[in-house]
Amino acid sequence: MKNNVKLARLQMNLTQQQLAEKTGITRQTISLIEKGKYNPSLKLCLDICYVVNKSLNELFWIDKEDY
Amino acid sequence: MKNNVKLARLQMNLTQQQLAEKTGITRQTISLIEKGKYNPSLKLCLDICYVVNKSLNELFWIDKEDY
DNA sequence: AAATAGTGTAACATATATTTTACACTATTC
DNA sequence: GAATAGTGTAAAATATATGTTACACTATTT
Repeated sequence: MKNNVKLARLQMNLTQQQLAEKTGITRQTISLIEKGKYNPSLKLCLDICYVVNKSLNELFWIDKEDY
Repeated sequence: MKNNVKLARLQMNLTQQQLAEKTGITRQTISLIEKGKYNPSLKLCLDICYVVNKSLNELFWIDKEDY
């Protein structure tokens, strides 16, 4: 479950801890999402999108071929 | 959890049952997603996107204000 | 009026996401 | 070299998504 969360977070100059607080998600969960080890819920995806000012496509889209 | 799955499905002339078969998701789950009663996983969202040829943004984006 | 297609939904079981708590590891700083 | 910040991750508990089975309802068709 590859994504661009880490890149977007760094662009916002946020630590995992800070992103966790702003999203209401656990730091551990964010770490796992960034490492691609999770299949997050749409709600979590949107929560992250809002904080880092990116769209679902920008953060979570995966081309069919790479899926 | 509002979305545009039903619209996209009808545009493809698919019944819930047919979409279920093509995505490998249960018809019941698709029904609940369409009714906005679920918080689907990213994987399910992508599975649906691929079948109806729409992006995550097109099917599942929700503006922060409407969230 | 029975039969069928399409959909909504409820109950229960199961899988899995998410949290909680905790520890390890690598820099960096004092 | 202790202290701290940032991150990865493991185990257990909990919440919730998803599947399974089943039934109800409407509309359409025969």
